[in-house]
Amino acid sequence: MRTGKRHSPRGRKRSPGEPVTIGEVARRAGVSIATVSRVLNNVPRGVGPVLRKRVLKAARELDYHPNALARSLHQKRTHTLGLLITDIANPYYAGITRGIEDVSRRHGYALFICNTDRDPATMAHYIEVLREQRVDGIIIGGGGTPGRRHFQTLHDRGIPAVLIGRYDVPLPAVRIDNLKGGWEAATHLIRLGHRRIAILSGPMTSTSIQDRMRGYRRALKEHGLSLPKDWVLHGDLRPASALQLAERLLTARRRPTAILAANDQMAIATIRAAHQLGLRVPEDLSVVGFDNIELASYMSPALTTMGLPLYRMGVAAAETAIRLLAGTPGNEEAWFTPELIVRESTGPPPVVADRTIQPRQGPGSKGRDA
Amino acid sequence: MRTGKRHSPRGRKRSPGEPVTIGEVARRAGVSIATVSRVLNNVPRGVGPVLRKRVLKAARELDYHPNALARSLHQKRTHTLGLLITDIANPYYAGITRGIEDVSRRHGYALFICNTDRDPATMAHYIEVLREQRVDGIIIGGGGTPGRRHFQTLHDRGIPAVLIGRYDVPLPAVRIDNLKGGWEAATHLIRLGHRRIAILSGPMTSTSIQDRMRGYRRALKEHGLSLPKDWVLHGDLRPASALQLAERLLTARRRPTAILAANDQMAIATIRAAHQLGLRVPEDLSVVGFDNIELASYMSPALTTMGLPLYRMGVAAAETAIRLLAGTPGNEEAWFTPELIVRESTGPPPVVADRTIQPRQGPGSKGRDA
DNA sequence: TTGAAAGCGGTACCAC
DNA sequence: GTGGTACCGCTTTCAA
Repeated sequence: MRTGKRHSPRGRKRSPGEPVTIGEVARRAGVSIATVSRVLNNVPRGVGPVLRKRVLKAARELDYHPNALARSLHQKRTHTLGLLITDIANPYYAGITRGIEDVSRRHGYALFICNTDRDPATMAHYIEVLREQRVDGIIIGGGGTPGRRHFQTLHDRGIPAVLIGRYDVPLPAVRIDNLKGGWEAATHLIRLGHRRIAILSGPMTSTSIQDRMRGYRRALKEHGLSLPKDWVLHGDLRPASALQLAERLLTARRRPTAILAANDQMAIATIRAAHQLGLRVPEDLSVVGFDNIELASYMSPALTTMGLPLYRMGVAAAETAIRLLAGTPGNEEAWFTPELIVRESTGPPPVVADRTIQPRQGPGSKGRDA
Repeated sequence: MRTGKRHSPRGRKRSPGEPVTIGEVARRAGVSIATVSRVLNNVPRGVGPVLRKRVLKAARELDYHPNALARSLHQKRTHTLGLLITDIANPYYAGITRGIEDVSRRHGYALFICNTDRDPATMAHYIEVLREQRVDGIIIGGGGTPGRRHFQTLHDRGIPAVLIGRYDVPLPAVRIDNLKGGWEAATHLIRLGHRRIAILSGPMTSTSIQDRMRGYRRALKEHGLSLPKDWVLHGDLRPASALQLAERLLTARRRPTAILAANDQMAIATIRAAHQLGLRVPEDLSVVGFDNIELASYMSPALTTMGLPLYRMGVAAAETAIRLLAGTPGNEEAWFTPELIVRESTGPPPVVADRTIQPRQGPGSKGRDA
């Protein structure tokens, strides 16, 4: 069987829009394609200095950018990592992403960030896309479960993937001791003297939220405090939902003196709700958040919160992923423990019994009798 | 010249880690590769119903995911957009990114987000990466100029690229009337009666910041207000820098009664600085921000700011990019005008003359004599 | 309707 | 040290 004569396969003319190919560089430098490849990839013991220089010159002149697709196709590696985040507006991911990014770059990986907006369908979509793009590894930054099947496949197929926070799928994970975090947050309030503590929680589909809840509950129970059903409300971790929920909590007949929020964004909105109702924080109401996002310390009052080393968590996730890729065995589970950061949004409960607050009142009625 | 006999080129056995290829699907379905391709791509007038079914079944059973690299290599299109953002922690980009993402997905494009952290070198790096990955288009979300050369190349090479906000490179752009925005922000303060207005600005390398500055200055000038040199300070748009700068402003001998911040994050930090010094906002100090980030309305006091339709800006950017790709001629310049959103951080200036504030004092000395 | 095979732009093995 | 070329996985003519 004969291959038909090829008509100048590599070096044919380029219509202006088309990217330059290695063949054109070769032709311009008057060397073979193989030589160009060797020069550009710095193959050890490669090419003589004369040709090398010619190649470099030609590449520069043509502004040659190698086609990563072609290279990856052959090498079966893309030097690319995919990162799935649930909500790009949540500063939680900003810190994590920075950590991942720094490590990735240092190891020569590009990072493909995908924002799923907490929509399982979108998440499923992006997992497919990432697989088809043949990213070398996938980091799953958070919640949203698109039919566990998608994760299962990653696992079965041996596609390196690491989770952050969640651990509801059998994949390597960066773990957060949310149980302890929740416990500490609640205990902090209890120690301050609070006995009427409500919870502004998040979606219970998230293992992180589940654990925080369990931590809260455990602490409450340890001190014999009850938790009425209507003092547990679930938002979506974004501030808008918390504003409404907090208002409901604060205008109820029996009003809590403290609120545990599932994250900082919700805590901030809770404080806003309190202010709108004429309640002062922390004098009338204590609030503690979770995550310690950047803006937490710039609020007034500055937010008391359970701090998470977001950047370092990102670093750990990326390192785990890269270790997985390299096949280097190592600890597949990094643990991080939230740390209580006491600022200004918590204090002792008000001494005087409360009075019911009317929704949306001005600062005139502070809800205190004295 | 003879090509050596190929040894079962397509359907050879797969080591478990390797992704399934089209050849394996073909073999399992007992059809040719071409047929599989046709079925999977829904080629009109393609394949008979019997084979079609067989192919689909085989693909499903093998959990086949086509190799996007191979496809793109052939098609010379990746159906992928690249997005460069300057600071993933800046909520400004959250809104924009959502808009871009929604439009992209709707048009079948995957989005490759890259965070440059305002580092020109990183930006340059990512532009290269994006080019090598052969993304179909690039959206440049903000500042940072890695030697204009990189942009120039995009332009010269005809690589579809669109800018958001900035316009210092000859590329299609989503434009923001920052000049007018700055003017309105300043005018708002002037109308309230302020005559001592300071500016907490950002990096002057950004055209957006430049224009906002010009707008401020113009308004001040129109009302015959002077702007002492030491009342113009430059931060990096992140809150940490603003905290320091604001403190310097507020502890100077002659203290402004209002501050124009270059963005909301800096405005928030400015308010924090004021509170730390025992100044009340807006009674002692008015602050106006820029961007209207999500949390702006949850602050206490809620932030008065120049609102930008971030989501719609993202939509416009993505649509422009996609239009460019399709070759559909259309308006290459969408304009957006910031809109004054008056909330609680601005009010009339204090009536009584100020007294110098000592740095870091408690709330005891309010800086008012009466 | 179906299959064979020529590339897409690289890499890396094999000769010389 | 240098060049020739098979091959990566897919799409898309071209023939049958």
